[in-house]
Amino acid sequence: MRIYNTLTKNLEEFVPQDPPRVTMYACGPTVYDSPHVGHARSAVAFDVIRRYLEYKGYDVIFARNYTDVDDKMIDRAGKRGITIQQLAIQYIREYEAAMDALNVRPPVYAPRATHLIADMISFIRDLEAKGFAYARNGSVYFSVPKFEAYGRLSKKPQKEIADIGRRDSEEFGEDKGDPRDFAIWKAQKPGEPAWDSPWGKGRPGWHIECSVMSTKLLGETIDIHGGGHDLVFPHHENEIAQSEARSGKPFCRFWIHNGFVTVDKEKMSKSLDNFFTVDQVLQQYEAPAIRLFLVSAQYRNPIDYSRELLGQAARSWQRVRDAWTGLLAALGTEAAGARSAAVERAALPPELAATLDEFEAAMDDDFNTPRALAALFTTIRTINDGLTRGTTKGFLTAGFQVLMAILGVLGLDEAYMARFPGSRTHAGGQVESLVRHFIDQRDAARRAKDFKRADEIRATLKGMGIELMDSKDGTTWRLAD
RNA sequence: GUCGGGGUCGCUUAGUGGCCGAGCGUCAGACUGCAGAUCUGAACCAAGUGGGUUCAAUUCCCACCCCCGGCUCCA
Repeated sequence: MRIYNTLTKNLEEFVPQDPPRVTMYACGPTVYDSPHVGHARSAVAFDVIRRYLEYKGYDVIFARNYTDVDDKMIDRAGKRGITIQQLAIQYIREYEAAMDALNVRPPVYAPRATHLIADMISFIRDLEAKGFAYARNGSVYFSVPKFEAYGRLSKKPQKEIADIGRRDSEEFGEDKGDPRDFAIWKAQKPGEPAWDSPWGKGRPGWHIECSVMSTKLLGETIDIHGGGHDLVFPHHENEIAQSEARSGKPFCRFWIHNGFVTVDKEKMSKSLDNFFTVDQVLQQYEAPAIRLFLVSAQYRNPIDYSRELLGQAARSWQRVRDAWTGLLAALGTEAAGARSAAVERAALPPELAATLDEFEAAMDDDFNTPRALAALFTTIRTINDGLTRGTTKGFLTAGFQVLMAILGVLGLDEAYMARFPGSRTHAGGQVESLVRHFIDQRDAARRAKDFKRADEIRATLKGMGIELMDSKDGTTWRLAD
């Protein structure tokens, strides 16, 4: 399996430092507003990566943080007259609801910055003790000149970093020993929330939280650290500096950054006011369609949000769902057996083994989900072809297992797909028998060539959200979207 | 400016030194009373521009053009 590592700008063979354990950290949101599609993209990207690593047999310890103290939090809470804690709770709930809707599995650890202030303070003291940090007027700064490797991740020339630092100097400039230095602890300003510390009342800088949480929860050297591409500099650069200065060990082995969601080719962001919240999108499209949309581009590439593309994804989702429900109907009671049995690769029919191989090859290639989707659709066509021709149960069982293996990695597991109306081919005894009654009536009409009446029945049921589909083997129905 | 990512059928997206795969859309056939789903086939005859290497380039090299993004708010 090869992964593109931002640190080396190369595809590298992925080998965890302590197999089968994989430690993985992703930078989560600052919880001052509702999650938008950009957040969803990042979350889904790392969810798929995590699922695939687990599919490959790794034991993934995954952490994703919430930034619940920073300038925007303080600003927003102040405007609304609530505390940052109240603000955080509201938006953490929204974020978690959005993640659940998209079937993004909860991380093993979901730390909040403000819950680890004590750890941050001791982390900063370690940096001070080692001479990498210095205090001025109640704030503490990281001394970039002391850390040789600074700029390695973002490949930024030191001069440029210094220029950037100088521009920022109106806030800390007088105190900073070098323009490149950055705050790891900020002295309290009037009205701001603050914690006691050896340097007086204050709050942590943004970058320190991820270093501390990652180190504390996952260890001094982790396997994978991820986040949006916009975090490379300065956030991740600073994380590396702090962490490695303190531990003397590599902070992270593989850096993975996801591309942005764009709207009309421009980055979706709050400042451009061109964003759509996850809730807004969920009102228009079923969540699995959104998931498929989000994996329709490779995670590093930009993906353009448009009605057209969401519409295409919605059609893809229908195709996936119909293949699944069709398979379940054909397998009947044998579906349970197919579900519980492990995939026996050697026993798979060659064409299905080939699609599974192709799926894995695609995912092994830096999580190439578009290529993986091609394998998924090939699998679906193979299954449908079998269904059309009336193949053996053994073939269908194998098809079911391969399909579920692929869908599981993409985050469309059965329990999730079953949440959506179109997936239901039955709805409890009474409804089932009621619909069956109308189908029988219609069949009688059809046999009598009374197609007018047959179509009326179908239209009436459709109006009630029940869709009939005729086939050689009789009429089936489902709840319409 | 600098660092990075791109320009492949109508749209989206893969792979590849020789015939470019998939999804959506379109058209036609099969199955249907019709519709839907499904299968089969097809069309559109797909590679930013200009050079170079090569028997052969979309794929390698060079130049140029254009697009997008980062550059301490940001997934």
